[in-house]
Amino acid sequence: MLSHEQIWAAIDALAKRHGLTSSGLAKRAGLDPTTFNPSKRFAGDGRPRWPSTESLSKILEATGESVGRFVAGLDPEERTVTARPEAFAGIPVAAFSSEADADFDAKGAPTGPAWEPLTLPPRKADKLFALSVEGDGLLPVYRHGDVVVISRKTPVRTGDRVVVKPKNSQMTLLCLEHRTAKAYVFKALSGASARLQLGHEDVDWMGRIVWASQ
Amino acid sequence: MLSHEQIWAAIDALAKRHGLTSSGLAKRAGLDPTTFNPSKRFAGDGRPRWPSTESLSKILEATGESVGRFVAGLDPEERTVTARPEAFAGIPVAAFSSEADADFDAKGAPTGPAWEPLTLPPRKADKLFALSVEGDGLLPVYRHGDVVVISRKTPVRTGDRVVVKPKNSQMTLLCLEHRTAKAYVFKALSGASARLQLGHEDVDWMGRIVWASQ
DNA sequence: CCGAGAAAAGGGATATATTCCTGTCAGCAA
DNA sequence: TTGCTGACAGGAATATATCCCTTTTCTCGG
Repeated sequence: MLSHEQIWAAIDALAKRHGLTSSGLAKRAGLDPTTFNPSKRFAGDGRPRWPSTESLSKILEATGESVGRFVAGLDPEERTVTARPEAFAGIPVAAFSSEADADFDAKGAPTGPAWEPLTLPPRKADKLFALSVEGDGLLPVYRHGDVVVISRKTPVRTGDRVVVKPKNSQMTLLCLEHRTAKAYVFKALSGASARLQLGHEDVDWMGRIVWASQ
Repeated sequence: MLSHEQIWAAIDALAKRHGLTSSGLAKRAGLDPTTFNPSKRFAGDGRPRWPSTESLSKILEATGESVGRFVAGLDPEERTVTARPEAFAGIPVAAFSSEADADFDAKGAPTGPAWEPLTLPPRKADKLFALSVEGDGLLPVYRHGDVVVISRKTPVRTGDRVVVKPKNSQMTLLCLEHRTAKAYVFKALSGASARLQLGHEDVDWMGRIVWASQ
């Protein structure tokens, strides 16, 4: 289901995520700045007007966003999750829709035409290590006993959970909020509002948390 | 990113899932049967033609499909898993606590007595599958794009994060707060205070989230 | 083989999203 | 103030997706 209201809200949300207005978004995509004007969302007689698929394609291209991310903003209630039953070795996978639950047979095994094999990208040799969390200091994200797997080769991007080793103190688990030319800004996993700022030269090393047992 | 080829493939796939041809799909949606004709997918001069979002809305409405299901097959590249959990067996693991710091050598490799090989519980006979989280409804625990691996054989205990399939609604990701003789009590991953209570007989099945990409 | 029905090609007409234009208004800086 | 910029409204022109119609092709029963 895709409503007129939803699609315009998704466009606004996309623009906002990239610090743009709807007209700025249109311009960046090579469209006329008035394409997404509020005044163009309903015809004179009140009938809804729909953006073209080609325009959608262009704004996704211009912002580098995926379709999945775009539609994720459509219906927060729907909370779409895509199910991909995979075994650890690379297995059948299927998408899951909100109205037709992914098919499982009587034994609970994935079944039906929706499933297809999942292919995982080849994994380069990486120096992985793991830390087991002790105590409840990282709730609600990590519980006592959780194991987090850390890669020091994977590039760290904004929003990633990381292990940071500052030069003068011990390892901590944080979330990278953003980075500036000279410093990193971290926030606590707990969601507390406090921020930690560290200059690039004050960070001994940093690794990205790629998996976590639950 | 949304390509011309992808969107037409998604329409064909949608029709096929419902046992229809592209013209049958158009008719069912109240559109002209020729709307999705292969001959209408490119203009006479070879330029691509895009279906309108209004038509997309109508075929989703007619088939009862969600946007998420529709776009699920579009972009397999989108959700890339960085590692396979099975690859984690044997990597060095150390306790992460406030008191002790684990040692690394000059090259950044784990060293010292604090580390030992990670052992994973055997899962040979287990039915594992995964869900790819879309949207920000599960923050701060899971981000958009995170992949959670679910086991339906691992015993579920209080405090575990689980996938619940109620008899009359769709799968949801929750945290099991506690269980009584007749019911389960869940709380949302988001940390909201609301609780969801489900009788044992109202739960179709439940699986435990054992790993999650981050 | 023949006919019925559906799918699909092809072309003209229509509907509508976008573009292009002008103008208003708000915010901001000199 | 003045000038500049961007957001936005509104209208006309253009571009294009859909609709409507006809014809052809294909499949399936008889």
